[in-house]
Amino acid sequence: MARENTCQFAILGMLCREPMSGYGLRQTIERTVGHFWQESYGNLYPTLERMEAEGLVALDREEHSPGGRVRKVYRVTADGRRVLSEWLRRPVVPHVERNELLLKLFFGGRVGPEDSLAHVERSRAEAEGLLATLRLIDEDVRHSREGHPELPYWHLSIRAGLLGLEAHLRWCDEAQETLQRLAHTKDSKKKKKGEVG
Amino acid sequence: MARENTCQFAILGMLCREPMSGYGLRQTIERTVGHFWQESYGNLYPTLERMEAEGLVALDREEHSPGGRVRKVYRVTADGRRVLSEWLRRPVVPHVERNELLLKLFFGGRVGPEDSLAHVERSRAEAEGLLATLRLIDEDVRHSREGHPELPYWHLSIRAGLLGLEAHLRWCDEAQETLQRLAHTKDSKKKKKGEVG
DNA sequence: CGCCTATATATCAGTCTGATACAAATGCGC
DNA sequence: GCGCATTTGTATCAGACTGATATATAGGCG
Repeated sequence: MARENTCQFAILGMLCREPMSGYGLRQTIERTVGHFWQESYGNLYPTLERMEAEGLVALDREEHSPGGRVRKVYRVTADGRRVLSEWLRRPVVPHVERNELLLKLFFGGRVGPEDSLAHVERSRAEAEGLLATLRLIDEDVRHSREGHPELPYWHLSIRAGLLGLEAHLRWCDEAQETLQRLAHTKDSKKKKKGEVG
Repeated sequence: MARENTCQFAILGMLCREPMSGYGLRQTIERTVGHFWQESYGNLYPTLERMEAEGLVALDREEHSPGGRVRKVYRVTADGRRVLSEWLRRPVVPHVERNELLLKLFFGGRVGPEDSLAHVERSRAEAEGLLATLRLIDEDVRHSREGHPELPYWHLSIRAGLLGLEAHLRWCDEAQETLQRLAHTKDSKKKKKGEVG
């Protein structure tokens, strides 16, 4: 077997909160765990179909509008809850995540420090944006869900995001310094060459 | 178009250092950028075949041993170098990386703090192992490749790994504390219930 | 001589993304 | 009340990528 379909567990977890459509699942996942987990429709719809066939979820209700449009709302079954609990207890299989930024920097010597510097600067801007968003979410969840028994669990993922982004920004500082020094050295060489030649 | 084949750029970058076989590419990628980039054979071999057809790489030499065994050594072409440079200058497309640990913690309320605590402890042990390895690699590269013009670029990715892992360990501290408090609260409740009921 | 490990190529089922297509409901300005 | 943009909603596809598996030789060691 290759890796297991993880989408199904995200679905089960979200359906345990309340019944939803495929579209609603995508929305909820984006809004709650979007900073570390996302699902595409091309993954959700086929997975929901398979899960229904396997009895992990069931059609809660199917709404037909006059025009013939369908809206399928799913709920989790007892089997689904069991499968979710089993997965939640199973150890996480570690795997190396691909980092395109670092790969481009690793080969950075082939194009010069200015290009690498631009990559780092864009990454820094992106991280700063995410950090601001996450801080807002943090505040929001803290107040709107005050006293909710699952709040400490939700807060863990936000803290992971905050600490990770802060570390990334510190790395950006270092990297920018290194690359600026490289760019400067290169310029000096050019100048010297020009003066002597 | 879906996402572009990134494997080809890793291949091009590595072949710029020296001609290699598919097997050698896998080895080199693992040893040099393995902490943030990996390639599987199922990805490498078909990609190499396509790249040869497109003229990005060429067969440097093909070694036939008496038994009929083949060893295909590829080198990068001028076209390949151009394609690599273009990619290196193109901005990185940001994307959310899936984090299975955080997803399990997010739904942690469904199974109790002990299970979540076990996940964090395993993750911490893994991170400590990686950190130790990365520190060794750091030392090794620093000495064995002293003065190499591309050393600063290589060092950037190692620093990213070190800072990221250190941040992760700090998060583990926080998370363990939170979860231990939750487990303790639950125990107190149980005790009280037992005493009263 | 057998056994293990490293070298080496190749294929496949299944996961997942990003794009695209289609269509109805809803809100909004004018 | 009309046109238009956005939101809600389901569905499919090519292509990327993983992890497993199959196959086979070379070299080292006891």
